[in-house]
Amino acid sequence: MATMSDDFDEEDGPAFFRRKNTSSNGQNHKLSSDVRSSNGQNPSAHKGNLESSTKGLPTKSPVAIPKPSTSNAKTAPLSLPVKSLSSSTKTSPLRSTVKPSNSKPPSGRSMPGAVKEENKENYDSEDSEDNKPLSVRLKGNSNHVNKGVSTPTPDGSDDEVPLSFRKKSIKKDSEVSDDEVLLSSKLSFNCSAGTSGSKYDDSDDKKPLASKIQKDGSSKSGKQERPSTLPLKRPLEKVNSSNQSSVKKTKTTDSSILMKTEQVALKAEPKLEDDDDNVPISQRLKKSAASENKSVPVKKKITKATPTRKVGSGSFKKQIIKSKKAGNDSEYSKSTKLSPSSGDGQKKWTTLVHNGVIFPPPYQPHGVNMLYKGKPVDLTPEQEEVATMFAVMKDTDYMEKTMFKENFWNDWRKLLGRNHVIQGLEDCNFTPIYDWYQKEKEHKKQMSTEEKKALKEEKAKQEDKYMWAIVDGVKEKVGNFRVEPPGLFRGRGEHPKMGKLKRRIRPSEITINIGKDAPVPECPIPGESWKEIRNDNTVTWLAFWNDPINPKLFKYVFLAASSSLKGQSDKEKYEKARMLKDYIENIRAAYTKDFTSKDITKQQIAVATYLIDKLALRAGNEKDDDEADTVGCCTLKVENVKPVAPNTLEFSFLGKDSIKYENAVEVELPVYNAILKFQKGKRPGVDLFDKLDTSKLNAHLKELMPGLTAKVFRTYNASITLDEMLNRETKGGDVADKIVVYQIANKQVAIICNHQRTVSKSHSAQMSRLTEKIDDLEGVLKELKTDLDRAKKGKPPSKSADGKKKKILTPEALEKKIAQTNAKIEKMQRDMKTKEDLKTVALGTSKINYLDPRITVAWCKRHEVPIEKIFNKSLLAKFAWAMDVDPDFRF
DNA sequence: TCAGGGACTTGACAATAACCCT
DNA sequence: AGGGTTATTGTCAAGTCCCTGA
Repeated sequence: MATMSDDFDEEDGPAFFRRKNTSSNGQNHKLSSDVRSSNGQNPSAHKGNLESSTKGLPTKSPVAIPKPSTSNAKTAPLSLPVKSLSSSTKTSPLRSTVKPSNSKPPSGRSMPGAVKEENKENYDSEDSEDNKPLSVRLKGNSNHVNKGVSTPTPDGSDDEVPLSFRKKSIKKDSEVSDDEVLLSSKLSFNCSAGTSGSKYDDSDDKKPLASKIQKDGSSKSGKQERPSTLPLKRPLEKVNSSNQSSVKKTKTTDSSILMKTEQVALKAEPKLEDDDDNVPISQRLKKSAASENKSVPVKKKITKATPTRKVGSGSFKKQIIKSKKAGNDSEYSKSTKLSPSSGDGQKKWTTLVHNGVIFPPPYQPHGVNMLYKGKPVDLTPEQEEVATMFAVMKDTDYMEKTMFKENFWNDWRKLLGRNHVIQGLEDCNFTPIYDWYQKEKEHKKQMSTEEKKALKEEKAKQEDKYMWAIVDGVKEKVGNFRVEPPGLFRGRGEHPKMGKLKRRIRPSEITINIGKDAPVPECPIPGESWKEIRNDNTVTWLAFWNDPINPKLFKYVFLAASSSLKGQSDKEKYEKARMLKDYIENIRAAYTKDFTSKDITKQQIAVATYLIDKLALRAGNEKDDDEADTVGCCTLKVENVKPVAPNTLEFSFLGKDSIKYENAVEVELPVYNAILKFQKGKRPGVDLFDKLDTSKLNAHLKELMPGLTAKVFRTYNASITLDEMLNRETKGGDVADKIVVYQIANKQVAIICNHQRTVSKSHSAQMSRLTEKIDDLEGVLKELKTDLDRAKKGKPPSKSADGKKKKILTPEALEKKIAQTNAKIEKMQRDMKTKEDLKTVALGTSKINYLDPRITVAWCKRHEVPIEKIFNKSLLAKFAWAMDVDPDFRF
C-alpha cells in the first residue's frame, strides 16, 4: 500500500558521503539540514567540507575513523566525498523517462511504525543516518555551507536507509547458507596464503576499532551457529584476532596450496584436459601469483610475439614511481607489491593453452510462412532467419521504435532483394512465425525433467572443452567461449543502429591468441579456418573478432572473473582506490582552491573533479554520432545542469546505458558560481566544460596521484562508504540484523553510483498481495485482543468471522499469540518496505565492481556473519583473492 | 595534440535455475 | 505438482583509459 512509494525517493540525496557530520549522534541532524530546495526536490545538503584540513599529505592513518569524531570536516581524514545527495536519481524506473523533476519525492519514509522499531534497534542507534529517510540523507549533504572557499563539507549523513531492509532475504539466507558454508571455508583457506593478506592489511592501522570490537561473544553463541566460514579462523581471532589469525591460517593453507598447484602445473601444461579441474580456484590464485613473480623480472622485454601493442596495465606501477609524494609512498608501495602479478608490466602469462571458441549451431529453417498483405510468403532460409529474429521480438519495446524497424527493414531488404514481393514492413505480418516460436517455447517447457536434463548434459559435454584454459599451468575458466550468435542489434536508449542485423561470425574472422608452444585449436567448422593465430602474452584475451555492427570495435574472449588474471587486476584496482584515501584530502583542497581560478581550464578541471568526487559521475568520454547520445561529467551539456539559487544544481541527463541521472545537489557557492559562468552565453547542446575532455582531466589527476583517473573516485567512494557504514552501523544483534546493515550499506552505494533496474512487471501486484496479507493478519490481531480482554474477565472468546466457536485459551496463551502475530506483521511490513525500496535499485553491480571484497570479508569475520550470506558462489570464486584478509582490514 | 586503435571494466537485462506457496 | 517468484548466471552493449603514430 501506501507505503510503497516512499522509498527512495529520496533519492535525493543519498547522502553518501557522510562526511563528517555523521557523527554519531547525528542522527537527526540531518533533518535539520534538509533544506530542500524549493521544489522540494531534494534537499541536499551536504555538509561536508572538504578541504579543510588537508592534512598534509595523506597519511593514511586517519582514514577510517569515521566515527563520530570526525565531525569536522577537516580533520578528518575521512573525508569522504561528499557526495551528498545525489544519488539518487532515481529516476524513474524506466529509465527512459525523463522526468524532469527530481524526483525525489517526498519521501517519507514511511514505514509503519512497528517496523521501524525493530530495526531501529539495530541501527538506529547508531548514528543517525540510518534512520533517516533517504531523502533526508540526501539532503544532508549539503555542506556547502561553506561558503566560499573551500570547505568541503562533510557529508551528511548518511544514509538513511530505511530500516526496514531486512527483507526476507534473510530468511533465505539462513537456509542456504549452510550448504555453502563449506565452500567458504575452503576458500578462506586457500587464499590465505600469506601473500596477500599480510601485505595489505596492515595498512590499516587505523582500524583498531574493529579489532576491539571483537566479537561480542555474545552474539555468536546464540544464534548462529554457523560456524561456517569463519570458523577456522575464529578461534584465533579471539585471542588477538588480528595477528594470529592471519598468520596462522595463511601458512597452512599456503603451503598446501602451493603444493597442489605445482603439481597441477606440471600436468597441465601440455594438454588441457581435465587435469586439474580439481584445483580450487583459490589455490590457483596463489599459485599463479607465485609463478608470476618469477616472471616479473622480465618486464617489458617480453614483447610478445605478436605485433600488438604493448602493454598497458603495467602502467600503474610505473606511474607510481614517478609519483611524488614521498610520504604516501609507503602505502603505495605496499599496495603495489601485493600484486605479484602486476609486477611485470606487460607480460600477462607465460604459457597459455585453450581450445578456441564454439560457434552457434547453423540456422534450422522452420518453414512457417509469414504473411504479406495477408498472403503467405515463401522465404529462403536466410531470409526466414532474419524475419524470425524480428518476429520473436514482438513484445519488446523495440517494436515501438521507428529506428529499430527502419534499420531492420534496410538490412532485411538487402536479403530479400529489390524485386521481392515484400516491399515494405508495414504490410508484413510476422504473427505466424511468432506463434510458432511461442509453441516451440511451450514445447520445450513441457519436456520432462529427464529430457531436459539429458539435453543439458549433452550441451555441457559439447562445451566442456571450450570452457577451460590452462594459464601458466593452472586450469582457469574461460568467460565467454561462445561466439555471439546472429541477431538484431539491441542497442540501448536511442541507439542509431538498433535493429540492424548482427550477422553470423565465421571462423575466418576470428583471431586466436595462444601460447607459442600450445597446439592451435582445431577450427570447429569443417573446411574453414581461423583468421590468424597470435602468441601475444601481453594481453589476456584468448580470441577476438570485429564487431559486425561497428567493425572498428572488437569482441574479445577473456578468462572468467574467477581467474587469477582477473583477480589480480581486481585487487590492483582496489589498492589504487585505497591509495586515493591518502591523497583525497589534498586533492579536495586543491580543487576547492581552483574553484575560483582565473585559468578557465583549471577552473573547469576543479569543478569537474568535484562533481566526479561528490556525485560519483563517470568521466564522460566523447562519443561518435553512431552511438546513443549519453553523457558523463566531461561531456555534460549546458542543459544538463540547472542552477537553482542560492546554490543548488539540478542534474538531469542520460548516462551510461541511457540510464537517467537526476539529482539536485547543494554545492559550495564557488562551484555554483563557476557553473553559472561556464553556462554563460552557451546554447543548449553545447559542452558545459568546453575546455575539458577525459584525457586532460585524467592527465591532471595523474599529477595528483600516480595512476589516478576519474573512475578511481567511484571505486573509492563506493568502498569507503561501505566500510564506514558497516563499521558505524553494525551493532549487535543476530546475523540477520547484521545482514540488514550490510544491505543498507550496499543500497547506499548503489544509490551513489546510480545503479538502477527496471521495476518488475509484477511489482505492484506483489505489493498489493502483501498488503492484503497484512490486513488479514491485522484482523486476526484485533480478534485476539478482544478475546484477551474477554478472557481476562473470564468470558469465552468471541465467535470467529465464520461463526465458529474458538478454542478457549488462557490469557497467557493469547498474549503469546498476539506477540507472534505482531512479529509476523512487522516482518511483512519490513519486507514490503524493503521491496519497495529496492524496486529500482540494483545492488549487484556495486557488489561485483565497486566494493572491495576485503571489506566484506573482514566484516563478516569480525561479526561472525557467514560470508556466503553476502556473496553467492560466483562472487566467492571471483573474490577468492580476498578471502584471507585479516579481520581488522579496513578499506 | 589529436585521432583512432586496442584492451579491458562496467552495466542492465534476459535466460535459467532454485525456491516457495498453495 | 504446478505456477509464480526470486536468485544466479549468462549475454553482450557501453563505458573507461591507454598507447601509438602522425
